[in-house]
Amino acid sequence: MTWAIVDVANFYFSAERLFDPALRNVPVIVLSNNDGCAVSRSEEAKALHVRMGEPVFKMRDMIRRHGIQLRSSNYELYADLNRRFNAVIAEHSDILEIYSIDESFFRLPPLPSGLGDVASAHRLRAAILRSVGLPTRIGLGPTRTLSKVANALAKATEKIWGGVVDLHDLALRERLFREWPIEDVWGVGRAPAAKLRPLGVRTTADLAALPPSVARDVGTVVLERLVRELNGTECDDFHPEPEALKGTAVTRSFGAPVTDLPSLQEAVARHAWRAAEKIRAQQLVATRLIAFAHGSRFKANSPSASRSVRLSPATNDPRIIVARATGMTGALFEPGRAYTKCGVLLEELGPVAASQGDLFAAADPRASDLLVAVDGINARFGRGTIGLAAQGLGAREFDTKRSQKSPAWTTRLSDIPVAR
DNA sequence: TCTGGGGTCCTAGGACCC
DNA sequence: TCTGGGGTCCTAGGACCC
Repeated sequence: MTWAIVDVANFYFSAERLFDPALRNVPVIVLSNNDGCAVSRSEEAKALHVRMGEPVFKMRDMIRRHGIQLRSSNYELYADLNRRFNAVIAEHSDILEIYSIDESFFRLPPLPSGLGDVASAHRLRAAILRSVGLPTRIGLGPTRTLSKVANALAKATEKIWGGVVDLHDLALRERLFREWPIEDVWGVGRAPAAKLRPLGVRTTADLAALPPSVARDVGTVVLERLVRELNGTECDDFHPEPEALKGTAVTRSFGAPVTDLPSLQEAVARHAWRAAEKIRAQQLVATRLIAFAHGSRFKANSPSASRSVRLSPATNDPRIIVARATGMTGALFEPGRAYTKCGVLLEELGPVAASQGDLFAAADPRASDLLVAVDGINARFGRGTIGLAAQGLGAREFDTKRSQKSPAWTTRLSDIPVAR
């Protein structure tokens, strides 16, 4: 089996640069939600040692000194480009699994021309660059984990090998693994790394040489599988069809701290509405609802509280979900404290078709018609056209900041670029 | 002053059962 | 003084990913 994974280089930045020539060859940082941290950087920004996840307020000086360009995240644009590059991969593969916003696993079918996997991978990179405009790297290997490591190696060796690495060859694997630290292996985070180091396991070669039972004792079954996969034994398969969603969350940091209950409830109501909308789009109902609010996690004695409730019968009706969520917010709120973030989680999701009704109360047959109409209106005229009074109206001070957002170049008629 | 959001999976430990 | 054995299920919390 040949596993392949392609990832887009500096995806958010590359997407921003695509329609904005001013971002070429200059340092650029794309910011997280609420314009908080660096989440994507141009090569020029990396050269200035802008670190991933670094908060903007700590870089103000550097940003001014080097004239670093800033952009807010533009998820509409990234989602559309994701759709486009996956369409190109689909033309070059027989199985495709979208793994994240900027990565997809796929399988390369044999080419009639007799070209090898590596040559096919180079062709795919060229095709994505030509038709979508995004630079990519591709990793190949006999297991999912090995292709992922190959992809990381392709990134590190791009100047030498041109952005494609194939780890099928055992000798090559042994050579490269001796130089590759375990922290850079997919699935090895800080905790397992800290436990492995005292055992003398520092490189990927050391990790691969670990008996699987030891890996399990040191970590969990996850680490054991990882070790087996590093040695070429598949422990996971393709998931071409997305699995059903198990839970969903809508959470946001505030643009400005919230100290009063009505504002907090309004924010929670907006998130609850959106969460219900998300599960309706997938024909799901929720059995568990959680609402939370907390203050800055960088300050001592910040407030932090959550409440959860069982929804019976399971539902996706925003009238129920918003009412319960705002009710719980009233219960968790502490007067006189500053909240910086709140959110709503819907869990234990199941298909509408299989959900059980209430034994003692007949469901209102008009409810589903109402929600179909509401979703139709919002789909046609834009999210938030119609909602509940509890959500409040218009923009608020606590809304998430997105001060440097680029236009919806590819998904809104009024924003389409004009060529002269 | 200012620090993202949304997922999945696993384990430990408690509650409960016979 | 001395108090069994073997399960399942649920939840909270932690770890990982992008």
